[in-house]
Amino acid sequence: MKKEQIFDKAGEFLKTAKKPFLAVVGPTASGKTSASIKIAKKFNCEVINSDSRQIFKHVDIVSAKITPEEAEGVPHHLFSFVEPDQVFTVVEWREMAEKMAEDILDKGKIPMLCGGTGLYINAITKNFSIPAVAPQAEIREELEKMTNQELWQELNKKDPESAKKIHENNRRYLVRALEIFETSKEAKSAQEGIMSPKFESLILGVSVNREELYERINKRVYDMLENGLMKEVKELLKMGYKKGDPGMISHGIPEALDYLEGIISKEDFIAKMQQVTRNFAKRQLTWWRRDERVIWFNPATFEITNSPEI
RNA sequence: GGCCAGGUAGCUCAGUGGUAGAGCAAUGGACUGAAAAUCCAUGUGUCGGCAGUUCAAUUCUGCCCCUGGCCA
Repeated sequence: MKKEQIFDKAGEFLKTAKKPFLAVVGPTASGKTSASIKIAKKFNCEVINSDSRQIFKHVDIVSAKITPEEAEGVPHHLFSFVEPDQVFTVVEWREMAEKMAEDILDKGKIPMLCGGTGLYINAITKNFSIPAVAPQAEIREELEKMTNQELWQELNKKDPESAKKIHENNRRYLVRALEIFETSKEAKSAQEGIMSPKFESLILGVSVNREELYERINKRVYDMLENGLMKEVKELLKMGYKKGDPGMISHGIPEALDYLEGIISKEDFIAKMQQVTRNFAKRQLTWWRRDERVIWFNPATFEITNSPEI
């Protein structure tokens, strides 16, 4: 008997879902993009970017953005619209993505999220209620002066429930929780929750073989170099963007900058870029593995695999 | 060939007369306005080989092998 295919599953879902959208998830370099195009063409979808790096202008090669040829005419949205030195957050992304999804549905087409940022996808599919406190540079700057221990103790005084969940060394999480409390005078934990989703989503996960994935990542770095990665990084510098800017932390850029400054050799730069990308792919696998909503499929055969790894 | 410095976890290296550790990697995990971010957990490996000294050697001694440097 022929194994069930992801297309059957998606078709069935789309027949009954109210305000449906599809999401294609999986680790970087897993073949998400090409799989998404095949599915998009089959179900008349338009793609909404859910990758936190591909939103940036001028960061094309390093962030592995889809090219017009690869898109094969499928419309793509929310790419390349943020300046690389601008801070852009989940909340803003979700607002735009929801609006875009509505527009696509209005046209009688199906919205499809594609991109590797798990937080973004969960924010929309689970419809998180996110504490309404925007990031505040001044507060963060003040908090940054404190030691890990001081931060944790401060949080434990004000929002013990959050403190319990955040490790003392995780300064970033501690700072955010404190920022929320300072601004809203209410605990972070008290303001979080899940609302009823605005859309019905079907999450499709690209299954991978770990060894092959790592090889693909290693190879993709060389491809990027051939396609002008260094030129792109130099252009970004010429435009005035700096190390540490939000758009400048895409894997490969910090390493390329170190190489350009002579801090590391070219070999080390390449090896390091491959490594951070592999580390990231592993974190992505961890993120999605536990999510029971995901329907995993083999991107070569489109058969359902029931597992993130083949 | 001679002299010197080394050979310890996948890699780079620390260390001790009572059979070993750190960083990185790797693996697992967390994740609600920075998320390609941030953070947590997990370290048995003939301590190059053989022999000797010793109650005890990875640690001391001798020989051998290998690597690097200098001298011929």
